[in-house]
Amino acid sequence: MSHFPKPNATKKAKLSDVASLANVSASTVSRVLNQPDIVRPEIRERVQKAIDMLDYTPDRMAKALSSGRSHTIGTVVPTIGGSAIFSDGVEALQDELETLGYSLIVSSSRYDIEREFQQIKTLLDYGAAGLVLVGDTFSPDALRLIKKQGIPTVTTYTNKSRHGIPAIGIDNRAAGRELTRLLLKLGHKKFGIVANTALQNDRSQARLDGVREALAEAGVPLPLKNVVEVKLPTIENGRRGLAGLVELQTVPTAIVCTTDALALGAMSEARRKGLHIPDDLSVVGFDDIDVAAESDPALTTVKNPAAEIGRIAADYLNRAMNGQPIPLETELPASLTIRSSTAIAPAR
Amino acid sequence: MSHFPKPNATKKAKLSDVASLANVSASTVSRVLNQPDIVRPEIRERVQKAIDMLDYTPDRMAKALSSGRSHTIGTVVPTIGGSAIFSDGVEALQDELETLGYSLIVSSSRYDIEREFQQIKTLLDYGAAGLVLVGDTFSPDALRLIKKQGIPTVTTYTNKSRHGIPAIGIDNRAAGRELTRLLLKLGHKKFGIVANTALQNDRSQARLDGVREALAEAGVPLPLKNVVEVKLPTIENGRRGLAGLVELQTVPTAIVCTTDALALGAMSEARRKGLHIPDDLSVVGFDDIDVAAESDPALTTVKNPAAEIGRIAADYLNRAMNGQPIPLETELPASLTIRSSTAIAPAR
DNA sequence: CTGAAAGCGCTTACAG
DNA sequence: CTGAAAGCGCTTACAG
Repeated sequence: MSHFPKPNATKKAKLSDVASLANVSASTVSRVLNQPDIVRPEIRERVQKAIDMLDYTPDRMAKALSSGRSHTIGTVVPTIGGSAIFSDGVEALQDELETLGYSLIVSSSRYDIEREFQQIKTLLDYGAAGLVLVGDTFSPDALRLIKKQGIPTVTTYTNKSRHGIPAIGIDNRAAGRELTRLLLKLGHKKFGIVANTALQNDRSQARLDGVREALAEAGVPLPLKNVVEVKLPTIENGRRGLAGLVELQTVPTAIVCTTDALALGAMSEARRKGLHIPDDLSVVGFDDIDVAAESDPALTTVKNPAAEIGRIAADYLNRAMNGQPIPLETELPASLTIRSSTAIAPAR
Repeated sequence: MSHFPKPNATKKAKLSDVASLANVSASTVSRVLNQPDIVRPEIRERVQKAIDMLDYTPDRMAKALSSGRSHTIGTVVPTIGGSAIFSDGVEALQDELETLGYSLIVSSSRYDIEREFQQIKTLLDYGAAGLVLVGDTFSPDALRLIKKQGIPTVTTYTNKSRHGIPAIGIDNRAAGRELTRLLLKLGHKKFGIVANTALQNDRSQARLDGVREALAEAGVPLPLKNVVEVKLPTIENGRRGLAGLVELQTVPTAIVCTTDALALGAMSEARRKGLHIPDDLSVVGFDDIDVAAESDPALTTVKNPAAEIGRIAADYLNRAMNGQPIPLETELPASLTIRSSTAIAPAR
């Protein structure tokens, strides 16, 4: 058994300790910390020495409280774990924020808008100086709160700004079109879709819309039954989705899944059912998570540049917090990544 | 272009606003917030009404500063993104902390001990009330800092407590032995290892030790050349590792990779080289990340219960912060998960 | 260029 | 059961 705090715990040195050791006022210590040029070199060095001796580091909390500006940023993503793309974005976001001098509080809403609102509220209570969200669909309460506090906020994985919140991401709809056109070009006419749109997921909805658009353009019908809507973009749901599609009267030859995880599940289930990919069935996903290239066959998908999105989000927030304007919509290229899970449609 | 703060931004209500609206002192408002039973029902309701009207939520920062106890926890993991197991642990950790009333600041050290130390320092400056780390190898500076501040700290993904820091995880060494014994039982005698131990990764080192132990037990030699050490546990390094092992004079029939990502890369590369898994080559990994079950063939591995680790870490921290003792070593079961990437060794 | 004083938004003994 | 006052560890006008 272990106990805290340890008996040998020492209290941290504080600014006033440095001040007395250096024989200066607190104000002066604060200055050498924040605007060293302003203080006489001689004194500056003396204070610096005291800082080093005491191993002093300022309490960011007190600093934030008194200065009115904190250096913590909050983010709410649908999920942090699993095989979703967001963890890559969070990693890049944290990384970039760290170099800019910010810390990141993360929370995952589990694709729940209400929960997202609660988490935003908590982040604000924690004094977050900026917010990084996902998508363009928010609870009215959340929007009101954000507007009310006027805290710098950006949203990610979408290029559409719906509420004045700057957006950074790919054009999901265009990506859906592109992937579909590829399949059409390969001769596919019977499509099946597995889409995690049941929980009003705006990114997947846009992707689905893009698919529909491209199909309509080409005059290829998409019966209602051929679209399986699921809640969460899990591998398991990909399995289930495919299982359903394969039992249709006319079995699709092309399966579009709105995330890679769904596609991996769909491929796995297809294999289990004795279907050969891509000869019997072409499968595509979205995002290009890092395992997408390693499945067998390797998955054809559209790359969602999560790391870049994370970095840009950090930079925009930093700029906004310095009073600089930032673009309302930043569209990143979504590169079509053709691998081995797609092929010419099988002869009927 | 977008600007912050919005012109219509309103300042948050504060405790004193509630106090004047309810015609009571600040102390009283504070009490209805923190120990409602102590205050007369009549007044309590009046204050509550004022709180609701103003939509007041206390500033956690000020609260932390004045009370001396914060509700933010910090974690440093080797990586948040990619196909590592940690994001699942972070998700569960955050989840559980949220229900306990804590927020989580995360940072990723990129498997760099020095960077980890800096991040711990930052977390402490941010007033973290507790720390969740990974592994049992820390920089001396980090250890000194943790001891000095006496802040509740737990470490994860290992069952060994090396510095008095409570550990929660599987017995990686035993897991390595178990996986190896499985392969030995299948008749394998020529082993190849891909281990991310180049960066003094204690978990993978323990796994490797376990492999060595089981082989020694069985009298099966493991030539130096048959162990490829890599830095990061990436899919790409798995590829490279396998490429090297396949060029040995006597090609191994069993490949042990110290993480699933490495194993996925190894399998992918083996396929590319025309080797059939598991007929020509058995491959195993560690962790059982969620895509491990979906690769073709599905990966034989050992489950690392990341979500449970995260939850327990949260609970232990919570207990420690309430002055309760917590176990120094908590070993979680690492269940062997046999799938299709392993088979009887091919006849020589 | 430096210091004394007030203040950030809370909590917490201490009186009453 | 309630309030006035001091304090948490900083920053920031304001004097000097």
